[in-house]
Amino acid sequence: MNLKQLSHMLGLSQTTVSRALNGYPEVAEATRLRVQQAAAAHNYRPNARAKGLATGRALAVGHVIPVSSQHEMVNPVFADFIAGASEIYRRHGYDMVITAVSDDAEERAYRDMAAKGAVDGIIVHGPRGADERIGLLREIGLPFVVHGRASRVTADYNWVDVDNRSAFRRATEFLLDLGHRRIALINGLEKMDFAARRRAGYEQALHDRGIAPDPALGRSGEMTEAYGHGSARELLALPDPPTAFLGSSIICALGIRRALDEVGLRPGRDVSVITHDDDLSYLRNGGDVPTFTATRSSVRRAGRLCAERLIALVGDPGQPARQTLLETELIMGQSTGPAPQRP
Amino acid sequence: MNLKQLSHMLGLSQTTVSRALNGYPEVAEATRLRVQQAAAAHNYRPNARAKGLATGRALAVGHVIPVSSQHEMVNPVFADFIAGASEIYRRHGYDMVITAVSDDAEERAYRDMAAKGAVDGIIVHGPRGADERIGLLREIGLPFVVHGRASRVTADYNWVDVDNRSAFRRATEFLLDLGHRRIALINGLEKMDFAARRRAGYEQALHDRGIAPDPALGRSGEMTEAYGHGSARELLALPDPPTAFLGSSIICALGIRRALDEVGLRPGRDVSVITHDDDLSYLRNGGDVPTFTATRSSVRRAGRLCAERLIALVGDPGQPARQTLLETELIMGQSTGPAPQRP
DNA sequence: GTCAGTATCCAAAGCGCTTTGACAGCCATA
DNA sequence: TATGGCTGTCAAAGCGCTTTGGATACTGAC
Repeated sequence: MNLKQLSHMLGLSQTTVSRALNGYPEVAEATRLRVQQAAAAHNYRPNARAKGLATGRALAVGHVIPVSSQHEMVNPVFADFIAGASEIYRRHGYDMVITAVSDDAEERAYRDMAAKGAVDGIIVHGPRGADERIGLLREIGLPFVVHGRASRVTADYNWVDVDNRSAFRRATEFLLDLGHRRIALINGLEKMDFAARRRAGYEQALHDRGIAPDPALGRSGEMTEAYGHGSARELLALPDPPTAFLGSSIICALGIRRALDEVGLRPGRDVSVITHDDDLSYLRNGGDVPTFTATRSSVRRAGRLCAERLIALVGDPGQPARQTLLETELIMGQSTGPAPQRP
Repeated sequence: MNLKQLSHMLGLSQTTVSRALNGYPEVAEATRLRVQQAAAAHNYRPNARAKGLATGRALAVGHVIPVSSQHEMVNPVFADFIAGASEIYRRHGYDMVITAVSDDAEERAYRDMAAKGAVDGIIVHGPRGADERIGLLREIGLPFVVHGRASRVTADYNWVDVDNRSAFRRATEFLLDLGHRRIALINGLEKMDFAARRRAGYEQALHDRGIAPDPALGRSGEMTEAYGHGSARELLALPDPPTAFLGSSIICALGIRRALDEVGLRPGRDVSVITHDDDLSYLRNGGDVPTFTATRSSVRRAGRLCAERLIALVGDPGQPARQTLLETELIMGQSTGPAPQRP
């Protein structure tokens, strides 16, 4: 069923039917009703491509999700982020087109998307500190919102980010208050902006207490369970091992926990663990007393916010850039406790 | 840069330029070369909407991912599945459009996708035993491939599935061979086909040894870490607790492990655990000796296979349905051992 | 009875592409 | 020399929609 058939069947012109359905005023209420009923009865839905061609809008937004070329890894937070974003898109009648692309072929993916005209805007995932994509997208002229931000890019652009720095500063301070002095940081890849900021927060808290960060206590890598496990094992084998761990994701933290179990240390009593928690639906750090003490911020909510911002931007590309900084909650769980007394 | 401008600039007709770029034979090689160079130089890429309108093809495939209405949960295997599928789509020039939709609004989502003409085919995720979507999509007439299958639907359709039944039968037999008699099954939601098949495999293995499955040892739910943890805790509190656990995902298994730790049981010595392992990039059950004994099958590979099948189907919708059954590997890890002697 | 104003509706152009059908040249064949 | 078959090219139609610029009929005021 297309416009032509529908309008023919109604004995009206395509113009009138189109206007009736799109809510234009110059059509009689009685006619509009008749048209709407017929459209519903025949499950008429305008062809997206034709509509797009005519309006110059794709009614779709693009997500380019980077797949790390080394480990073929997809960041697991995407599932939740996308679920949040999708909610908003649906509400506004937008489609979401996703390309997973090896991180060495990203530029091409963006240029293609823009040139093909398949999308009206783009969400940028996983920004690096000095991310070239921001310059690229401004050059292309496609509206975009960054999930996270690129601290070393000075341009003014739209982003939605968690306050990673302050989250990790607070978490570190909390551990310091508990008496910990050797605090390990099992961080994400520090070329990623969020990870760099977390490190900065961690180091600042230490400095503020006059403690020099020990490079031997820092790790940076892709946040898998195995990475958390391996890093923790190495750190625990140090001559002067840490008494507390700061982890960058729940998945990491699960690995850390496994390492602790293996060597017979109990989290919260022998060793403390704090992790960042994206509030993933399948890895809820829940219960009355959560397993992990954590800095929490829902990535699904971030997905919703990014989507809302992007849709507003597509509707009015001229508006000034807006930045949204999400605060994290410090959730008290069972994995932290006073630093054990040294013998 | 569009076709008109490009052809004008080259002093050729749009017809010729279009044919040159699309590899039609009726154009001189010299001309083709000239056109290709100009197109590359100006980063020309045909407008997807216009191309779609003209050809009647969207050059896109749809994924409708169900978000459980109860827990707002997105199955974490999607990230990897989609990464696999995306690889294939890119290679064939297809886009991937994703809608996350609450599982009570699915039908509408499919109808919309079809009527809008936004996609040439669809991947169906998470089939239930008697899934109405298969009938719906056949009625709509859109090519589709099911990831998994619906055992209680008799129609002939394309699917790619893991042999869940045989995987769980083997796993159960393996535990029986180790002397375990009380084996718990911490399964996915059993209205889902994959989970029903796993239970069937489990029960068959027990029956074959003359053991009646104890209903008290079965759990069915959404596969979160908390679910694995909670179920294991309950089961361990039974008067006659299980000596082995069969889990339906690595995430579940992590929860089971946590429960074991809490009550001071060591996996592989005091209690055995086998889990299904989708080989998720961020939860690799790796190492020389994997943590978990597991039935493994890469969901990323399944993504690739589904995508390939769908693209073939879109190219020739008439072809007979094909079914692909993926065998799992039984991976020996550290989480299994002989059943402990009862006192 | 006229006429401006308003309320409804419509024909046709245009979005950027593919594809049909036609048309020049040109060469080889009869 | 006339004919037929290729080659390489093009103009124009059409995909399904929106939107511009009328057209028509009906008001009410004069």
